[in-house]
Amino acid sequence: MVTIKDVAQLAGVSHTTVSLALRNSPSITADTKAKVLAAAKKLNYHPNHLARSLVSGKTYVIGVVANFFSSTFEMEILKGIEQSIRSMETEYTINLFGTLEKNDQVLTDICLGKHADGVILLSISPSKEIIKLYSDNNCPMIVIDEKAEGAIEIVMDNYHGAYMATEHLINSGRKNLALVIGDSNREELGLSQKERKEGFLQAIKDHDLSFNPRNIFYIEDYYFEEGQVVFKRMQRYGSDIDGIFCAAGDIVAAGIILEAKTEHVNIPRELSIVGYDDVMSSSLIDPPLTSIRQPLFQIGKNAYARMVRLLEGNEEYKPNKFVYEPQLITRSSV
Amino acid sequence: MVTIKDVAQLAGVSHTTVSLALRNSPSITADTKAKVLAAAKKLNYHPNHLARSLVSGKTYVIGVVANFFSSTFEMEILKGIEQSIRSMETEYTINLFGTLEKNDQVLTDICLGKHADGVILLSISPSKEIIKLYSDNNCPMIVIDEKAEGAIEIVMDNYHGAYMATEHLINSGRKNLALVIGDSNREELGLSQKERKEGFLQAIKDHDLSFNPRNIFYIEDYYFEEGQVVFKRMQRYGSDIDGIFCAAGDIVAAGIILEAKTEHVNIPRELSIVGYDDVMSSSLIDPPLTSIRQPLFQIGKNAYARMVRLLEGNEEYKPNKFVYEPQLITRSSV
DNA sequence: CTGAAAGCGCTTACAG
DNA sequence: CTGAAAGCGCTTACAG
Repeated sequence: MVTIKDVAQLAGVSHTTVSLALRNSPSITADTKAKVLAAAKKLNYHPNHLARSLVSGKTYVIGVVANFFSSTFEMEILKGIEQSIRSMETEYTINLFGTLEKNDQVLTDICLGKHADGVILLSISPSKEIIKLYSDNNCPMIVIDEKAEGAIEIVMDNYHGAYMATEHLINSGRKNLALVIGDSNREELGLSQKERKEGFLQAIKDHDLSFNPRNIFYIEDYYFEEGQVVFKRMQRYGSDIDGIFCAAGDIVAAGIILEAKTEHVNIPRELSIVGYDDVMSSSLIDPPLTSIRQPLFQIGKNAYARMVRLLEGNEEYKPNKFVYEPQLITRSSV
Repeated sequence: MVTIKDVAQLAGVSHTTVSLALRNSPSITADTKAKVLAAAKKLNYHPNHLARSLVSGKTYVIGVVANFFSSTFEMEILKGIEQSIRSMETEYTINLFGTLEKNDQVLTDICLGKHADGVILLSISPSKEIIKLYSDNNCPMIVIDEKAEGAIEIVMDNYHGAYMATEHLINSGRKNLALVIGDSNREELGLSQKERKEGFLQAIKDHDLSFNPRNIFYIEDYYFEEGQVVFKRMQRYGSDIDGIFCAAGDIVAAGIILEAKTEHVNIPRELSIVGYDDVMSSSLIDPPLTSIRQPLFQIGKNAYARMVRLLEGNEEYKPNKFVYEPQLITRSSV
């Protein structure tokens, strides 16, 4: 392993000078710099970032933390983040942390263990203590899709999205709606699922329709296959469903559609469905799925760019909240 | 920031003892250990991983490096990796490195700069020098979907997959085939695209068909929209195409199909198409897309598990090559 | 303009 | 069984 000392020796200067020269300090002669650079190149020297980080206190890594990264939601945001990285040419690196439900524990370790300079949370709600911890340690925290008072919150208006979706179903003449919703394995619904449920119920109420609570169906992991299972459950236990709002997203909705087709239920004649997320597949499904578009890519992109500004000191870190508006994309499934 | 010294002070021992106690050294009394642990907990002590890594020489991070992470290919593998992480409960962390074409530079820095203990490359072909560098530094390297003599290579038999796809088109009566292939922005085709091209051409040859080189269409970024563009180009410049092998993958194939539908070209009556990858959307497209399935998820999962074994010393690192076989999934697009 | 010294927070022989 | 010392590779005041 070639260190700064080896470079110093070859260049005939002290290791202090090497360090200064490499960081392009103004107090070093152009001459000496050249010598040092030549020596570094010759030895193929690369600074040990662990040592550098230890003393500087900056790791140059941005932590992206989520319960898991397997769903389209996280992947879309990740793509946005990547796009940002490409266009910014920064020296930050992205570190993925899956919390496996142990949110606070993982978050504490990231901050106190110096794993990252800042974090972007995806659909994770940090506790008050964690938010304080990050704030005390000057570690910026951007929270996407969850509430986090005291941090930077980036949320989508899920209530409104769900309201639009439901109203669209109602306006097309549907009267017996069903709700498909996720997070059945959590203690309580995540923020976005909760808001979608509220928006759904409110729209029904506002239109003077009745709603049978039996028509709520839960899924856990947002898998395609869960949609297929849900459709079967609907046929068995649901009551006269003629419209579905799949708050659990388009992938699950796709599963429902496929199973409906298998069972020869015509969409949208006998059954209408609206999804959520408007992922790429949504327009390819047959019939093309009406959905609520969320600017996930854009959100990821902006979150990363903002984090970099925060870390570079180009923006002051102060808690605030930004709400993105969703958009109804009508296709043929209603 | 609370350090080992603070814990030592509170526990009334030396910081050496704290370090030993925390790492559960057998030479420390249960009594002292308890005292130390209590103090650490009280102070909410978390070891600084930078310091720890600096002296131990282990970073506990696994680098995943790719040109970019935006395509389904990388995402599928990433999902597999994540699945592995969940089931293994290790303390390794995943660091994403996008090389933006500067492969060797990034790879050198990861190794020499101590950014990771081992790397998994996705569709990146490291130079001989890089392979030697990693080997000299005892930094395991697993290369997926590219050749890398001297490292661990995990590849899919793309030649065979392409051959099967093409033969399937031919057997269904298609005579004027087109090839859609990626990487037009690279100096030369990536390994998998190259092999697919060869398999395609060989199948045509073996079946005594002629092939018009005008019927090769290039794309760059594996985007859906490129598929739409390609179809337009085909209509303008292609000659009598009745079958397409889309070596560029299912997402691009989906774009082609959508555009064909827009232009009222019936699939598969007037035009057949076979994709590659068999991503989830493939079965949802209308018509469902015949494709070549690659076990990407499994590959990612195994690669990670193997990397951990390598790093834990449970498997000896020696260059070898593993080939996964693809599988033809027939649906209705042919 | 350059170098000797101290220090970042930890681990690991080595004494005792 | 525990502690003083040296050291990991770097940066950053501080002298000169």
